[in-house]
Formats: sequence, C-alpha cells, structure tokens
Amino acid sequence: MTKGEETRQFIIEKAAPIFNTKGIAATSMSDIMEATKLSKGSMYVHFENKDVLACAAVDHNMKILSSKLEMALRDGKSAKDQLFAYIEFFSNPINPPVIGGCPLLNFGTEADDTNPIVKEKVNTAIKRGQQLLTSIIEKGIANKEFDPEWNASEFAIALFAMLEGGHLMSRMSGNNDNMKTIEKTLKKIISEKLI
Amino acid sequence: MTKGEETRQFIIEKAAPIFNTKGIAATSMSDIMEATKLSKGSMYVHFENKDVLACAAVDHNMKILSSKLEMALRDGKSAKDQLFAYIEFFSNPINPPVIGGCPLLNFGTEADDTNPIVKEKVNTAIKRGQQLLTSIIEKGIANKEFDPEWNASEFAIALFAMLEGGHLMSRMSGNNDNMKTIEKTLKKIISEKLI
DNA sequence: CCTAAAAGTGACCGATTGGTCATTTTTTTA
DNA sequence: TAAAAAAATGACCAATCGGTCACTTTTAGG
Repeated sequence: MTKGEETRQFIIEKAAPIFNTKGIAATSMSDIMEATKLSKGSMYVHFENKDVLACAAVDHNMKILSSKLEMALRDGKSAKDQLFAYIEFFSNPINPPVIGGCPLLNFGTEADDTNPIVKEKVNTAIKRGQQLLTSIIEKGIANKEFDPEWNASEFAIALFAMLEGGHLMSRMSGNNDNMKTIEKTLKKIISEKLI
Repeated sequence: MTKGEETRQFIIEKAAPIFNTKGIAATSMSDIMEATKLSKGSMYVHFENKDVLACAAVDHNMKILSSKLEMALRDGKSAKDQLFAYIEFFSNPINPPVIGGCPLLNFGTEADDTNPIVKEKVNTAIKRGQQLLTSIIEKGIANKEFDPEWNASEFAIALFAMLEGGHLMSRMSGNNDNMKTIEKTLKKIISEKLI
C-alpha cells in the first residue's frame, strides 16, 4: 500500500464513525480535519469533494458491520444457531457493533429524500441482508431443521424489519428493553418452526 | 387568534414538511423564508432561533400524524378492526400520511446523538404509540375477542418495530412490496389470536 | 379615529461552510 | 542518490450559515 492509499484509508476510518453519528449534512470537513489532524488540502488530495468522502465513509461503515456480522455467524453450525446469532448480533443497540448505531438506519433515513446514491447503497445492503437471512432459513429447511412450509423470504423481511425498528426504539429510550422483547419474540417464532 | 399567532402557525405548517424531508441540520432558515415568502426578521419575531422552530416543526409533524391516525381508528369498532386499521394506516410508506415519511424515524435517527430534546420528543411519541396498541389489544382480550394468554405489550412492541423497519425498507426500495409482506404477516398473527 | 404595541422588513454582522492553489515536504523510482 | 512524482500544507476564496437591529408598516384596543 502506497503512502497515499494509506492516508486515504486512514481518513476513511476516522471519518466513518463521525458521519455515522452526526449524519452527513451535519458533519463538516473541519470535523474530519480535527479527527485526522490533517490539513484541509490533504483531504482534497484524496477525495475530490465532501460527497465522495461521505460515500466512502458510508461504504466503510457497512463493510465493518457486515464483516463483524460474518464473524458472529461463523461459529453457528445449524441454521437455528445462525439465526439466533444474527439476532443476538443486533440485540444491543445501546452498544452497537458499529459506532453511531446501524448505518442502514442512520444513512437510509437521511439519504431518503436528499441523496439517491447513498440511498441506493443502503437499499442494496438491505437486500443483501434479506438474502442472507432467506438463505439461512432455506438451508435449515433443506437440512430438515425447520418446517418445510415456512415461508423463508417473508420471515426474513419481518425479522429484518423488527430488528431495525427495535434498534430505533431502543436508541430513543436509551435502554435495550424493547430490543430484548423483540429478541425473545423472534427466537420464540423460530423455535416453533423447529421440527 | 391574533395576527402574530396566525403567522407563527403558518410558518410552522410550511416548515414542518421541509424539516421532515430534508432533516433539521440540512434545512436552513432561507429554505423556510422561501417557502413562507416571509423576511428573515419576521421569522425571528416568532421564533427566537432555528432550534425552537425545528422543535415546533417536529411537534407539528407528530401532531398531524397522530390526529390522522386517530381518524383512521375511529371507524373500527372491534379491537381486531382497530389493529387492522392501525396497520393499514402505516402500510403505504411511499405515499405516507405525513409528507417526508414517518417523523419518528426521520427525527429520531437524526436527533439520536445530537439533539436530546428532539430525541425525548420522539421517545415519548413512541411510548404513546405502544400504549395505544397495548390498550387496543387488552380491550380485545377483555371483550373475549382475543386469546387471553396473548401478551399485549410484547406484541405491541413487535408490531411497532415491524412497521418502522418496514417503513425504512420500503422507502429505500422505492416500493411497498416489503411493507405489504409485513402487513400480511401481522394480520395473520392477529387473526390466529382471534377466539 | 388615534396611538401604542406588535408585526414585518432587509441590510448587515461575524462565523463557518466547502473548496482552491501556489508552495513546501516527503515519497518513490530509475 | 538525484530527480520526478506524489503528498501535505495553510492562506485564501466566495457563498452561505444563523442571527441582529434600526426602521417602516400593520394591527388592535380605548
């Protein structure tokens, strides 16, 4: 990795949590300068403007999230174990896997009516999340773990939505109570589908 | 209503959808001036600063939402009808009851790490929403409509979370497909609890 | 109808925004 | 190791930000 690539990566890593907590609009280049201790000119050597940096930060936040999720799922061998691991991975929004909370929720709501590029990034990430869940459930059905009548993609959507909604609710209340209830509800539904 | 009160209300009504779509940080006083065709000085006669105006806009968005919801629930006489009406009320995020989409989602995610006052407003509104749902279910149980073993508050949390999460998913994808699936899933669960 | 108070105006303020660029320093490579 | 290329600097820019205020116009009550 050249010096330039190193610095570019360094800036992204410092900027990512700031964008995820403050939001894209509310984050200034000065914020990034302060966090990186780099000069303004140096930032513009590596990113042609703030939007490009913001997009890179969005990508980075999602990448961190998905790679941590992948690690969390690696241990679970059965489909049920993997579903439970998925739920548990998102079950502590007050101390979330990515600084600032779920980037899909944060960037998605901000970008909705203002930033179509980021919006599409979030949309793609959501679809990937759904597909991962669907494939785990389908694998469980194929393995005779789950009720073969279970609609995999429908439950994947419901599960995903509940986790995102629960994330919001817990962040607002400042505690994990609602998320714990959701975790319990989801695990109960899954257990009922076990053969 | 005096002229002053009238103008203040007028500004709030024009500002509310702008704040809800662009976000608080990304909305400037010039945006409001343009929408109201009023001068800057006039804005500051009625609102001491942007934060106060933003808070009033947040309140107004939530008020519109809850009053429209109340209207939608008025027709339903049985508890089941009311739950279905509640779900249907939120089942079209692409053409939402409030311009810009759900203000709880929009303002909640933005305020999370930056604006404790707005955050608390959202938190209170979420709690009210949960309580409303819980009381409908409990009423249904008391009326021998629903299974008495049904945990009202737990389902209220799950339902609320699914609608918020589904709102995000549908907004990102640009269609209501995911929300329609969630609507179906929720209605099925409720129907299974009917005696 | 008159007058005091309230509402409305727009020029103006300092601070901050995203962004540029000539210059210097560091890295790379031949 | 020397020269070319890349990276880093910080002063500087116009535009915009939230906010103020002296002043004019409109409203409202006696």
